[in-house]
Amino acid sequence: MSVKSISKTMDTLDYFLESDSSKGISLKEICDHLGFKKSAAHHMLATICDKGYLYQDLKSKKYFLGSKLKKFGEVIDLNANSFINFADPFLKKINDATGEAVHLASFEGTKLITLSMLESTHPVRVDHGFLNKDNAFHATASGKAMLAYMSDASQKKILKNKLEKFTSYTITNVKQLSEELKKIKKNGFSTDDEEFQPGVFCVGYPIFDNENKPFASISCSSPKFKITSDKKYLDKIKNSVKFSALEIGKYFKKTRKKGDKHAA
Amino acid sequence: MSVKSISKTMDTLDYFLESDSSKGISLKEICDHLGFKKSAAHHMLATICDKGYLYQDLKSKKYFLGSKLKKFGEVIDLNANSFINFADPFLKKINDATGEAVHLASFEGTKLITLSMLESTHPVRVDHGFLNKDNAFHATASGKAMLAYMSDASQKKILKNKLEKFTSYTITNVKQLSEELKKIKKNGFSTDDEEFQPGVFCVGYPIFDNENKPFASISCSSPKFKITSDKKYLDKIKNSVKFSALEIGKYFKKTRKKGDKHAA
DNA sequence: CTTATAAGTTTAATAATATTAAACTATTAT
DNA sequence: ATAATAGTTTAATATTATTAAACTTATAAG
Repeated sequence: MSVKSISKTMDTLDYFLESDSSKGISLKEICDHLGFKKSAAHHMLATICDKGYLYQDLKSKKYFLGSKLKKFGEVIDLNANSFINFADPFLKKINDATGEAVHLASFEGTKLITLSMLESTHPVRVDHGFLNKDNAFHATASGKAMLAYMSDASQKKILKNKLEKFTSYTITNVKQLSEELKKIKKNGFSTDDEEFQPGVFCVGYPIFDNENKPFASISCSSPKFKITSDKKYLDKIKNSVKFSALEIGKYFKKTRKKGDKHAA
Repeated sequence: MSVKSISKTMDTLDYFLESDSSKGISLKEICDHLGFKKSAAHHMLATICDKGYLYQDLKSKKYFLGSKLKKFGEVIDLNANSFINFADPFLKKINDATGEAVHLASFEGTKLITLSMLESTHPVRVDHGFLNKDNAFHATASGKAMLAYMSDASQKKILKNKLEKFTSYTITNVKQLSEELKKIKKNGFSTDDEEFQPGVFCVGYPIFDNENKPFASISCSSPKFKITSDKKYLDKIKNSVKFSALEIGKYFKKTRKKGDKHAA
């Protein structure tokens, strides 16, 4: 079950992220965009402001992001930024070698998230932006690379809902996916053959933490036609991604002691 | 009116900020600290997780801050960080000269907030930490310095609630406060003579933006006995704070065009 | 290995709350 | 000066969150 007023609150905060909120957002704009009644929205916003997560300008009446939210960024930086900073040069290496889009992914609960990304430098580009969603593990190279090496219990939790069909190639059958995951463990890498976006082929490698659990993954996305028209292109990408994945994995050997908890 | 489930949600997120949440926080701990029933808290947390603001570790079941919250920090940085960065060396100047605690304050709606602070370097220290609260304008040097130069309409909104009595010296009478604000405008600076914390005397100067509106203020806090025992000590502090306030005010002349909106 | 204890999850009835529409106020534009 | 728009407040009602209890899972003790 889900608490509706909390859900609406967070949709509202999300709207401040997505749109340019630097000049403030009016009550009316929030209502128009999110389909709220102005009276209910007003009660909601008053509560959010009371807690310091937003504030309302005294003169214009427009709403702004409260500086309290900045503090979260500072705390989360302490936990995860060092990993991302460590990984970034290795993502750049793949991007330099292939020119294709590169993603560093991880997961939070059952959600697949993008930690960092580099866009393709080619004129024909491919991109899925920053992800933060449930139900994408089964359809992405990043997701499958991690999923394959997880415990059965974790796999089950992530796959408990119906597998969403993003394209005609998306694997939506649990049994079939299970076979695919076995293949991934055998090969050491995953692929996404137009399973998330039409025309996009991705290669993913897992990154293991100090406990040998899949903590993150990197993927490289390229237009499908390049893979089919040039047999050596796939190998080039695979080698590049594999190298960086192994190098990034050394982060845990270097900086973390066994038993340390790390948060994405 | 205030929406209770939103309020509880934000108290929960606040708890993740205040405590060390890097190793996760359990449902029980949240309930114990905030007085929630576990079932209600579970519904609430499920909703927050669904929106990506927190996530629950699949194995330990503990809750962690979601990386989405980091994005807010990035957006807010764009808006306000340059001002704080500009101001910081001038705060340091006061701190070097006096050794006392220095605060850079601003406001968001009717809330007095601390943007930046430096602690006292003396063995006998005085500190009020980071503020983010309603109903402190009338009792602090920072607050009064800004309040004095605001429009009547803004003053009225900020002072609409009963003035909280923090110490026996706190001005809780609107008429008396009004006289005090007139004095501040005449003198150009504000004082807080044990009105917020017993034994603490503060001096505050306003910082004006490109529209000559009070946008921020700096204050310097020292133990009261130093002020009373050494007549020249107050002048020393006043001069130091005044100089920095004027210098920080130049930020708006340099980097902002008239009419530009700035957010704290 | 079995039992006990504690933590987390789910459920369905009820108590409490958020929502609604309408009235009201303030602000801006004509 | 008037109209129009945006924001705020109110009080009745319909919806929702809360509760306690049952259930599940995980951990600890015997």
